[in-house]
Amino acid sequence: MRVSAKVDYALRALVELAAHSDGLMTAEQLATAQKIPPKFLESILAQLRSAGLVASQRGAEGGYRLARPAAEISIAEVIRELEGPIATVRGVRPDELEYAGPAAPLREIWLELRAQMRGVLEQTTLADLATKS
Amino acid sequence: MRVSAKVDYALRALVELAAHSDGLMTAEQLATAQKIPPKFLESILAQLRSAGLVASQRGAEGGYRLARPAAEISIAEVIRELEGPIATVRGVRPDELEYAGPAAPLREIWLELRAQMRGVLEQTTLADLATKS
DNA sequence: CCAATACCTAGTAAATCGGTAGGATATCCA
DNA sequence: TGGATATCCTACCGATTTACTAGGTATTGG
Repeated sequence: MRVSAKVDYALRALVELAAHSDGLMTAEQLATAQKIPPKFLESILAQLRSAGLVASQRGAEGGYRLARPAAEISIAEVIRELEGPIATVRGVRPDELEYAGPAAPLREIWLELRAQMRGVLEQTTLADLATKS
Repeated sequence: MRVSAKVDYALRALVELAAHSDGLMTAEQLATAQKIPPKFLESILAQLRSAGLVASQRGAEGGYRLARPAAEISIAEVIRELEGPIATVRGVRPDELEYAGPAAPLREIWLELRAQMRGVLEQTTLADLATKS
């Protein structure tokens, strides 16, 4: 039930990019703006790039920008790219769970939990976050 | 965003106890009924006991039972006793988060996520689970 | 050409996860 | 009173994950 540092850092960097949607930002700018360990952020940006969420420009005057409009990137998508499924029990997805005897209704609870989490994470986009501030 | 094996096993054992509310059940009975590694379950039951969720009887004819009515034990309470807060970001509780600049609205998202999770986990009790099956 | 920047490979200390082993202690029943 | 049956307690353990760090290579703009 914890959001990892990786996901938190990724979202902070992405929102920063969304708010700065005109030009590019360097990894170092993002790191200092959000107080994220620079080398760690670099590795996160690499994952976001290979996931197609961020585009990069190399060399001097280089940097990062969102690969798609901020309104089309949800928090849920970011989490899925970095960590897989939104909600799992012992690493297995709720719909794949099997319980014996009286524990059977537990499955429905995890399904409902996931649905509620999705309600929040799927609906909110980077644009929502960037304009709210 | 994962429910640990510990929490899953604990809930399964507790629901089993709730469904079997007349007498005692031994750790081994619970383990075989729910296919939980016996020694691991033993250590989980110890934590549930010190949390006051389960009561135990030692010796022959011993075993475990719920320490309180099943209707008064929520899933949220079980999780909190075993793992602490329902939802954290980098290990810190959502209300204690501080974000810089455009990332500020992220805090509200985590608060909302926690609220939705609580909606599910706080409302459902062991009795709800035990009678639903 | 050079400075700035992204990219890539590798490694690493610490914590957490998911257990296991083995014995000490209490209780019931015959 | 003596097993047998349980819980209880201490300790340990390998594998994985988490949160980083180091150091070099490739690319680009000026």
